[in-house]
Amino acid sequence: MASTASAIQAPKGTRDILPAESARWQAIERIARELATLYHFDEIRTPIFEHSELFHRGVGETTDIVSKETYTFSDREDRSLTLRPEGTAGVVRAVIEAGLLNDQGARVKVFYIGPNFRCEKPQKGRYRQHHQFGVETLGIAEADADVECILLQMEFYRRCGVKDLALRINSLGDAESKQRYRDALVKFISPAASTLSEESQRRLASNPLRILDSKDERDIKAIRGAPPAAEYLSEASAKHFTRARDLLGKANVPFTVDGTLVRGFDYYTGIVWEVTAAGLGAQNAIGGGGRYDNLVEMLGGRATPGVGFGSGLERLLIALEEQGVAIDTRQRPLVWLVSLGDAARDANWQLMQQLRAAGVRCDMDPTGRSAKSQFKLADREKAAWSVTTGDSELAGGTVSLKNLASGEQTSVPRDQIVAKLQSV
RNA sequence: GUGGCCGUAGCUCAGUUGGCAGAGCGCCAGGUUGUGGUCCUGGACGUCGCGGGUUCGAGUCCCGUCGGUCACCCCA
Repeated sequence: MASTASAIQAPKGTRDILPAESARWQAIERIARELATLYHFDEIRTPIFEHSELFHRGVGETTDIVSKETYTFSDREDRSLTLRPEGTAGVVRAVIEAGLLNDQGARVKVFYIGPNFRCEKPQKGRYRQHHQFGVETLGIAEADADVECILLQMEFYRRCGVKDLALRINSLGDAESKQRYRDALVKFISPAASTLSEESQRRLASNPLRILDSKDERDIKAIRGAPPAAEYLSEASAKHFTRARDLLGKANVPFTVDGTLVRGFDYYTGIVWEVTAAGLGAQNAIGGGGRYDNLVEMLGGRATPGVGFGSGLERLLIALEEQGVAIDTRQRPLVWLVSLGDAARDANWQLMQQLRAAGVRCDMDPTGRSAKSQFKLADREKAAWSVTTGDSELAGGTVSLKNLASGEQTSVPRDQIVAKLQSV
């Protein structure tokens, strides 16, 4: 630690995934990939930065995420670029650009796992770089696609072992329904505008629907008795919502309809949903999604409906941790080679190559420490087996194989040890 | 962006009205010329987050700053 230069720290709100935790990440990412593939979604990987315009047009100028939380910078050619704050806009941009929606009736089902960036003040479950697993279905307008996404999402949580989940859904309807409801809401709230919180007074003009899910007492009071969104749904939107609830019921997925659920991004049009989990503190949304039937067109593609969700992986891991859920991070057993003397060390160096070539996970300490120290290391590294070589083994053409859990040690001919360890 | 709490060894933390920098765990070595997870003995490891101020003297008091944490806000 004695260094003259001051140590550089990770940027605020970012975290290193250290060796002790990476197995947990790999485990949930593996579950996500297997499950998405099972539901016939293919992986897509898009850049972590995009032209800033993409998020302004796609996610929306009035959303906090775009208006005050992006990491935006100019490159050497003076183009404005932004680290992606969410996954959907980039995926839709990529799908349009690759022409995957150009055929009539084309559909695309993709999933992604990767980092997003938002310059917020960090707190529990909220980081400046966070990771999401998400899926998008493009080209299917039916509620079946919405419900497929929700089922996949809930099954993901089930397989990871999260408990105490709550699914809430709502529908603000298509663009026309949303506009009608927006007008009605403004009309209802306006007489009491001066009693709203400062933030909501601003939102009354820019994004009045957001006032619905404000936690501010003044806002809650002002919207009491406000007309429900359901009354302003077009016939098509109402039908869509009904079918979605019906399908969820038949799939035995518990949910509640929450008329105050309004999700942040401008591109949402019909159904939106959110899943919360116990153990997360104030940031208790573990994932959310919704339908965005205008986004593809807004981004320059042929008008195509879309639906998807994003799920925060840090929050998932926090919930699992807080709930005391064990994640299966088992690896193949580790073999530790113990060398007593230089000749033995050289022999073990060769043996280690043979074992690795044969698929046996193994390691050794090359620093010439005492047998005791080498066994302590094996113990600390959670090795299952030790293979000891010393003068007597070299003379006899054997190694000493020890089961470190039971302490039992046997002599094995040197030319049989690789095959023997392959079979344990 | 606003506010509360917190930064001392690798980790968890003590440190009294300002007066020699501490404990437990972990780590290294020995006890056992070749055997771990128990035990015993010894040892190493600190810019007290950083910068400034007050003072004879600051881990301790004051100011600033960086970071962590929690909440608001927002969201995964």
